[in-house]
Amino acid sequence: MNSSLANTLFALMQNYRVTIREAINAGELGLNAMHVRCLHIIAATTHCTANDIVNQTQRDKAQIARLVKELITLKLIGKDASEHDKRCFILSFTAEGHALYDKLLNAEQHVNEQMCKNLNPQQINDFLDTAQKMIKNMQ
Amino acid sequence: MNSSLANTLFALMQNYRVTIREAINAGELGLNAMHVRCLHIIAATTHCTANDIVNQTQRDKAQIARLVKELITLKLIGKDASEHDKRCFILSFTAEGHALYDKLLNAEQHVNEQMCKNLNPQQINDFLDTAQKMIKNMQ
DNA sequence: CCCATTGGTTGATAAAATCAACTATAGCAA
DNA sequence: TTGCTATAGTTGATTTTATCAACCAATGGG
Repeated sequence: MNSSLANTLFALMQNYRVTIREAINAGELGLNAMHVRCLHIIAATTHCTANDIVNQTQRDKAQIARLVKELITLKLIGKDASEHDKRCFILSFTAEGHALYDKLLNAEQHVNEQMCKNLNPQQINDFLDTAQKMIKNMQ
Repeated sequence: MNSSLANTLFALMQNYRVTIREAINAGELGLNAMHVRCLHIIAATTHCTANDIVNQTQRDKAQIARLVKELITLKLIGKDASEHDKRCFILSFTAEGHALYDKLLNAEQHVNEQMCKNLNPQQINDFLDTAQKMIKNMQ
């Protein structure tokens, strides 16, 4: 069936979204999947700026600006003017942000384990590898 | 990195969404990804009802009702009262619907080919297989 | 110094998803 | 039969997400 790839992608994404939302939203504040992505990027990027998030997520910068604003309102992150470039603000975790991020990693790992149970590392790697190739193919 | 699975899923989905939208929206009417899913389900399901679409997509029935309404407005499908159950309407393609669906399959195949170029059938099967297992794991 | 570019913010709007209430039919059971 | 509950579908209201366009301030090259 021609559409099984599309269907599978949709179903997987839909399930993942719901599961991660339950795992995270459950206890914590009103964070959605995009907030979570932002937090990951901030955690992984040294001197992270809003623009870094835009580039890594490929989303509209307006959307990112608003997500960042929300994260600041939630006191999970803060922004400080960059010394080198006054247009930039460097985003970083607050203490609360760090604490929440740890919980987040935990919840995520839980979901990952659930999602990958009965799959071996080889299968997971192959999966990621193929997905990456598909992504490249579409760019 | 813990989040690479999540990131990959997001990126893949995002790319797919954009690519398929371009491939389809380009020439045709204003169909989005969910319209397309509906058409697929209608095509694949004998005596398809709105409820079949709800079950297969796991979306809110209100959303499906509106998508179906739009497809009817576009004269791509029609609905006829079921003889067995007066609550149900059976959805089916109009002539135009059939014609468009053929074009759609074509466009999709194009996207699929693009997405799967430099992947062999084995890899694609493995990918689908793993994705299906992940979906099951999350239900 | 000028100007095109870049990082970021905001308002407006579109598109997608969700919730709740409601109608009409179905089907079971007392 | 009547009464009750469940199912299929529709609609209105609202929320969430995403996108577009205009804008400001700072940058950096010519």
